[in-house]
Amino acid sequence: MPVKILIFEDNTNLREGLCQLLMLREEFQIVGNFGEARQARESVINCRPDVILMDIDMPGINGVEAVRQIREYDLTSQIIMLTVFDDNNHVFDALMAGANGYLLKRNVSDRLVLAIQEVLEGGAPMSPSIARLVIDQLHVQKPTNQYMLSEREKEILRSLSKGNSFKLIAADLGISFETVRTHIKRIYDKLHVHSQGEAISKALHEKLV
Amino acid sequence: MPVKILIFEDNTNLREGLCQLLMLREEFQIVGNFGEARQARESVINCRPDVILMDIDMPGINGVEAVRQIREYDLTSQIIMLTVFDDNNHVFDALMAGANGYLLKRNVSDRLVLAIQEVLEGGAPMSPSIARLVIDQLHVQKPTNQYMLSEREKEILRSLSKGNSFKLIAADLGISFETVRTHIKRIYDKLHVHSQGEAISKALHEKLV
DNA sequence: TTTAATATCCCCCTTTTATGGTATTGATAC
DNA sequence: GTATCAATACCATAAAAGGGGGATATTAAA
Repeated sequence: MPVKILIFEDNTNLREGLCQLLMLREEFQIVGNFGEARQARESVINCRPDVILMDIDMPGINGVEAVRQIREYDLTSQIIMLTVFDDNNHVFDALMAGANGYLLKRNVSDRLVLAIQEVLEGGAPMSPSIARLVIDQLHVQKPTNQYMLSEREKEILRSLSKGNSFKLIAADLGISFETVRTHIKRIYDKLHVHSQGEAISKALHEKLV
Repeated sequence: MPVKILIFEDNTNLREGLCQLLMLREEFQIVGNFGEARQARESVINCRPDVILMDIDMPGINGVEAVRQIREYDLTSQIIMLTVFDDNNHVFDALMAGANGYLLKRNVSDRLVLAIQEVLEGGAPMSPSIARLVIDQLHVQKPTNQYMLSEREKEILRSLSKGNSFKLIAADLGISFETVRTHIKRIYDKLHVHSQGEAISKALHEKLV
């Protein structure tokens, strides 16, 4: 059974080039190619593609929005973005919208076929610079204990952040209610907050726990 | 100038195999290879490697911890994890600790040299299944609104989740304190919770706001 | 037109938190 | 040996939040 491929790319030359390139391989079947994404919805319903190649910069509906629409009802097709952009926003918007891969056009000629195979095998083909963007995103998190919370305090803040009441925390940890309050007071001091809500918000957003 | 490579891998056969494999290329120079990571700190200081290959599962200090230690003072070397684990925790722990790539051992034979070149060019080489894990992490399920919160309720939950008090929320939205309370009561009903802490926890964890 | 949902406001009362203290113990540091 | 810190515990008071009720106006749907 051939791999059904659907293409959205507004540059006619490139689009036809892609078709030509992929048709060289008999395991691929181009089930549709479009110069804009207005029909993304219907096309996907009709064609039931295995793989979708999606340009980002298209007139009318852009590629990211198209992915968003497609993902509203189709979570199984594999979507690879094909674009010239490698700036943060486009990449993350597209991936968060539900794309499975992200190839820069300068890498298309030598990597597209591999990328299609890879995405079908459960991978996430990306141009190297894109992969680096994504990984660097993970690096920014530094669980620095900048507030100097003790282990016990972190334990209590963790429990608090789950939504537990003072009473429950005390029972969980086998200490008295008053001790929990003492710890909470110190935690608030150290975090420079004055309420449970602020503390939980800070704890979860800054990944303190 | 050759690429200086430092290897941490407790399996002696594999370690020597890696050395042999890499020494076949004259652009690579193995500046050190160790069976455990206790000397990670000093080795990196002494050898100033361009690329570090780091096993995760080692006796004594494990690879993730070693990366953490290395990254405390060396942010320029490129670190590629080499492991048999492809479960979530190991991957994210390692990448958040500061690794730049993550290769499964079953991919080493055919991808290691490429991976080293790629990481030196600013990429982030990953086994396909690892890339997929990372990308899947970004796939934010659209705010399902399974709890049927109204727009106003979401607005109030959003404000509450920032740590704002009822009083502040009321002032912000230009409505009365009592109205805020009414909304909050309905929100708690819909979320099946009974306190601010639970509500904030649920809102932030399930990305309701 | 009636119904349902939403947003707004108020009351009473209870429970939970917040803030300010004080105090004891064990471990660590100087 | 004494200062410091972390963890434990208690008291009193005030503020905030939770739970029950009831009420009105607007809008959209049935």
